[in-house]
Amino acid sequence: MTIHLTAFHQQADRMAPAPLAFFAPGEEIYAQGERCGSLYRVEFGAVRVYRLLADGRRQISAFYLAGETFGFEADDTHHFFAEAINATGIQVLRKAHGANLASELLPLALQVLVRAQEHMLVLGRQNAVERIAVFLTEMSERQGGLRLIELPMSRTDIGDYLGLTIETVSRAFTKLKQSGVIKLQGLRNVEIVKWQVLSDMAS
Amino acid sequence: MTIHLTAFHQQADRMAPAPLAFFAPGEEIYAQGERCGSLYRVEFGAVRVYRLLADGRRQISAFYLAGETFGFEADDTHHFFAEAINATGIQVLRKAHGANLASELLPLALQVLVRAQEHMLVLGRQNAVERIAVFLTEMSERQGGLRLIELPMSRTDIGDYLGLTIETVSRAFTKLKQSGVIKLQGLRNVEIVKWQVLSDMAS
DNA sequence: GCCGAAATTCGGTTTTATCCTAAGGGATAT
DNA sequence: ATATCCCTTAGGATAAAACCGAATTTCGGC
Repeated sequence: MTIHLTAFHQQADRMAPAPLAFFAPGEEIYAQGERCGSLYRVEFGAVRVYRLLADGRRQISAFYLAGETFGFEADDTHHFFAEAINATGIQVLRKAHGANLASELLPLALQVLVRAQEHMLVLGRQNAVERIAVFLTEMSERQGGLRLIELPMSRTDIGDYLGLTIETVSRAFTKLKQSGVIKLQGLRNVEIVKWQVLSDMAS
Repeated sequence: MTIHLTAFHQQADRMAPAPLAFFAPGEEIYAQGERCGSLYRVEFGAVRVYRLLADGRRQISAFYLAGETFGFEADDTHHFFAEAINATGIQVLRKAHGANLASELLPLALQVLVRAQEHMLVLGRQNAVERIAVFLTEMSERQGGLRLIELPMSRTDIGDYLGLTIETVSRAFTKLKQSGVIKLQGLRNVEIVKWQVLSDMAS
């Protein structure tokens, strides 16, 4: 199968074209220790990239939504696991060795880098409610700044992203709900009622 | 002052050469919000890159030692602060727009990225002693895997890097000392006595 | 070698999030 | 429609780190 890429999402369009790959909920995209030679662009669905400690503690380093690219590594080995959160379509971009390839990859990598560095402040220095506030703000911005946001991931995933337990995540949601900052319509749909308050909480 | 770059540290040697800049202890290299157009390579000394919350809470995203390059940003604005920890010499690499420039920068940026992502696991999921163990292991590896390592930064800096208070850092050091895993010769010199134990603690 | 300021360590208390258990809701399959 | 399972919420006890105050050590300057 050959797909002709024409400034698709204006991202990484010089990479070797590849078929769209489908992943079921929870399905592994790659594992830590595997050799890597590709990047991955989410077409639809959502992905979690994470690392594990020997005893099972998990830290999700990032979620990736439609249009976003992941899979950057410093050497030829994956240092993380990647899984589809729900039914997900992914464009696999095999690495070629073109001259100006890096110049297209660098901006994408730098965006991931800055986001990672900013997330360190959250993990290292913010309390539970602040972390949830940051998370909801982030998700909203990445979904176009809407007041109504959809969370593709479970509370456990959110906890493992924010360095919290599921109970603490749940309690923080409850607090935000009770103070009228957000409303929940089902578990996965959040309405941000008081944007400014939420934004201030995130500092 | 002109310095001729000849594959110096085999890093970023195609960038526009620039004079070596000296910074006093605590001196600011750049600030959040400033425009950026350069990268920085540490020649000697050490640098902390950090972010602040409104109330002063600080998270150091990384330390940079001799030979390492920092200052990567996703756009034309600095999102972090950078300061010299002690007397530091820095090569300022003005950004040029050469064709194969990005291909030399990308590996450096990716190394910073992977390190940042790995640090998230520490901040999100590891306890105080584990964090110190990780930190000492890291510092040792970055100084060539020696048993005797030098810490250029204060306990406060270490705390702000590991998401701990200075008291907790101090107590963790005390525990490692009492269990015979490390020895301290002064505040800034650590001897790793039981490498394997320390390494296991870091998980 | 001594002195003084600053940094670090120490002790005790408080706070916060975790841990553990159990009850409640939602989605899916029957 | 209903039963079942899994995820989520809730409640209370526990533990870990933060907070506060004070003693001690370290290190640069004299």
